[in-house]
Amino acid sequence: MFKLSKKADYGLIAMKHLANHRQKHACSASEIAEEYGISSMLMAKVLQKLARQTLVVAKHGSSGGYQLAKEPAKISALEVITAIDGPVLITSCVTNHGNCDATDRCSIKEPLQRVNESILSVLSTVSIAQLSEDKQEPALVELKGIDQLAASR
Amino acid sequence: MFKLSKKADYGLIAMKHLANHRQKHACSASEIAEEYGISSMLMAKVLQKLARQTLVVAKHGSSGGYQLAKEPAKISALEVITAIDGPVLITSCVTNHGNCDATDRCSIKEPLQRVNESILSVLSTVSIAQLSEDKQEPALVELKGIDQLAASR
DNA sequence: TCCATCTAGGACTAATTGGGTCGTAGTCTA
DNA sequence: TAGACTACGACCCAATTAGTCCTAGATGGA
Repeated sequence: MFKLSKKADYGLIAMKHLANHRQKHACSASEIAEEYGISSMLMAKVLQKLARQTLVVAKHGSSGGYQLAKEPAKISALEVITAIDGPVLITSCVTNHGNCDATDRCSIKEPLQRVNESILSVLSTVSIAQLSEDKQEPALVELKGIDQLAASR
Repeated sequence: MFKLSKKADYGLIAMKHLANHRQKHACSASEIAEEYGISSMLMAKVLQKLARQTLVVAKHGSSGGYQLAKEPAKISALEVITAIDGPVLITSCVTNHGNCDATDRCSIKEPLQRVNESILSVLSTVSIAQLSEDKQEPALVELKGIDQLAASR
């Protein structure tokens, strides 16, 4: 379809949780998992992936856990998603080995990539800090239709 | 992950094809399938779904086929995608029965829905006619980051 | 120093989804 | 009336994803 994987979901939840508990020294995977009713095993896995991409810092040992590596405002949702699910690609063509087998025929790919870029822009403008805010702007982005683009030229 | 299903891809391809052949009376499923190297069975399925959502009109009988039901400029990519894959929902929460089991706890859902809406906007601004154009605008949409939004207020 | 507690990470299994096929019935036109 | 096409549902197979388990390694505190 067209949705986030659950793991990416969990990743965003975890990042938001960490953002809200920055004063604490570290949050363990099981602590976060318990709070949201997720298997701690799975949450640990997600956090490991985030740690490997240096979005969070792992602290070993007893009373260890995870902390944000950067300020919440400097981490975009896109970073979190790509860290867990890999690069975001709308077109299934490009997923595998650079191009689908019908590159020359599949004429739709090129315009779709521009759509893809637009979505990437949306995701990269959303930061973890914004997810943590309670009240937010009703509109995250302002969209200009083609008509308006044409009219403004 | 985060990509279009192949069927949705095929649907867009078919719509674009139909848009480019409006002068012809009708294009059969197998004709389109052959041109892009897709199974005709599958393409027929996709077109049937599009027909059920009245995006295309099916013409029975010999020398039958499909035609666009509206002008290409009046059909958005979003319509095509939802016709085939169902509603576009980023959050896996809402997919099933209105809400995930941890509605109260999963605090991330609400901000994600606004992201979802942004993506819907992007998709709905892209029309089939635009997919058919050979040369296109480099930017489909103009994006405003939060900073700029804040600054302009 | 030793133990409890945590992360690290790979291997593995279960479950879900999606891609694709087939067969049959219905519908139209030449 | 025959041929060609759509309509639709049932079905199967492959691939991806979700989730579990187990062992090893690191750290801080008693």
